[in-house]
Amino acid sequence: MPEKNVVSWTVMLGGLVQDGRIDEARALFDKIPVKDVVARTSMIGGYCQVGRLAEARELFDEMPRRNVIAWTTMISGYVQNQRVDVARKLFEVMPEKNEVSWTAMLMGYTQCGRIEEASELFDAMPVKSVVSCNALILGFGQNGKVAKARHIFDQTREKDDGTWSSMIKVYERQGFELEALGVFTLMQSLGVKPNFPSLISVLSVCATLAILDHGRQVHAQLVKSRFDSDVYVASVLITTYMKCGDIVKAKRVFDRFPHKDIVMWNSVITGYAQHGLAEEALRVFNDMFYSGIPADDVTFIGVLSACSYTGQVKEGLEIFESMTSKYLVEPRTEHYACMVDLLGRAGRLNEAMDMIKKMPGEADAIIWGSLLGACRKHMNMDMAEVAAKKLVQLEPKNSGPHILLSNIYASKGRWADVAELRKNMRSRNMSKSPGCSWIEVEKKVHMFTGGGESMPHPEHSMIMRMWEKLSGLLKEAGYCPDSSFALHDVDEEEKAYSLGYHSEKLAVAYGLLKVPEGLPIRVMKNLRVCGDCHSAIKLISKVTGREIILRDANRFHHFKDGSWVYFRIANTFSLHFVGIGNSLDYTIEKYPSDVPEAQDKERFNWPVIVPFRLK
DNA sequence: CTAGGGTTAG
Repeated sequence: MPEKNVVSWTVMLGGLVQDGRIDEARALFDKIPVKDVVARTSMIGGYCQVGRLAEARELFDEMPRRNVIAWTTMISGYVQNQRVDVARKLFEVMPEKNEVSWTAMLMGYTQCGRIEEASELFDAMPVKSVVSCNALILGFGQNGKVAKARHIFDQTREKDDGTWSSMIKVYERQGFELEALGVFTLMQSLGVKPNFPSLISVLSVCATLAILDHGRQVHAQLVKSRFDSDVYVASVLITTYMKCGDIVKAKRVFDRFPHKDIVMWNSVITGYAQHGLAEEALRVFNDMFYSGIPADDVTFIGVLSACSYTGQVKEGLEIFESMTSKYLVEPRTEHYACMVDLLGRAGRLNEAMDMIKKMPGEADAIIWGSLLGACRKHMNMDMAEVAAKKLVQLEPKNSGPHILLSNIYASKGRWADVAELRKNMRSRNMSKSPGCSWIEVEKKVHMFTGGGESMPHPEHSMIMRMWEKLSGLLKEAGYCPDSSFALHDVDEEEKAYSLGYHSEKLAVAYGLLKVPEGLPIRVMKNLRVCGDCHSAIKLISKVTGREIILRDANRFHHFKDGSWVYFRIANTFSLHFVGIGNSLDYTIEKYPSDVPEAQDKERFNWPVIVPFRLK
């Protein structure tokens, strides 16, 4: 039997490291008679992976000889454990750097949100590899700088599949679904085969757009090609089905998957939460506990928001408390946001305010926005004023809070304040994105805007007759339009039209005309549904006996039960899955080719709202 | 045989 050489030792070492059996790896490492650079580097990498940086560094310092890879491994180890500044110190003193070292350092900055430094580092790179470009694209994207990411993408001459999937992902993550599909299409028209990450992103787009049928087809193809046994794919599939309203299928994908990871559990819990199914969410949360997978911060966002939606204050408070005591998860801003929402919705406004005061760190716009919503619901003008002022400060470009604050002042007769605020708004040239709703009928997407006079739907008069009929029925059922504007975020444009013409009502009326009896009417809205429409639609589902599912910018509203959809529309996207052999055709009407930076943060901000147009 | 890109989130 020939004596083992250092290479075969190292192969075994690598196996142990990959499985995370770090102490066994070290025992083996100590047995190697002559350790070379590779063996030592492998051991260092192993320690870094499990966060044992001190031991890694000790080995690194003891090395008789170090090559670039050893240096880069150590730097990357610091980066992966959020020790960017330590990494930078090493980076500065390393004798020789290659593209990988630069990229590792670059990612260190992007991952902790220090995008400016990442950008500087990128500019300083002598050779900009494709991977470094890809990393920067993702970095800009993660930090909300979509236009900058696109710029790097355009500048990258030799794009590889990672470049494409990075750009697609950025668009997808930042709410530019159509742009994501556009890049995906462009990629394939240039003959680039979609890789795994890009397929995942596109599937996510299907989820966000709630293109149920298309999502299903992608799923079918994934099953056929046995991609569906992948954990990553499984999570996205669950999310897709959830967002498309097919809760049963989502659960089935979950149940059939043998080795569930944390993200899969979270996907199901979050999905139930988005549907307001707190009981189911809590049951899965419980199952998760007994399965031995420890809950993480994302889990709690799901569980807490589920409690909030159903008003389960007691359960919510208990779970929030258990986060630190039982699960050892430190609550973050997001969790405080859930709690403020939970307490606020239940009318416990003072406790919500206390929560804001006692949280570590500053409350963000989401928190103040949810407190403001609660104040509107429970008619607390004084606290509403405090929240609205904070919001105006935090989001000077958003007109919503300005309008609300102005309404609050008006209701108190403080006209000087109103005038001041209006002047302020005019000088900043603020505009609000108009509301619009979609409904899919016979594979076409029909879009409605609030005051669609300029380009009416071809069946406009029929829709109007339907609406009048509905109005009559509603009146008989005791419905009275809610026109208390004082605490409502009323869009200037929409205010000009009567409440009867809110886009979601038109879409629902159209659905009643077109969707066959027995099938749910699925409507999608780009903004949040207003209180009046909410109660009107609830009543409509009652008097007509139809199931209506409204998905707004925030969540699903099941009237009876179910879920759903929209779509937007003038290019035809052909999603052809090369190698999988399937082609999906989307018809999408009008979307802008360029994305201005200012819109980066708005999730459902459709740059141009086009009234329905017949092709 | 060692270093750089994939899943969930109010």
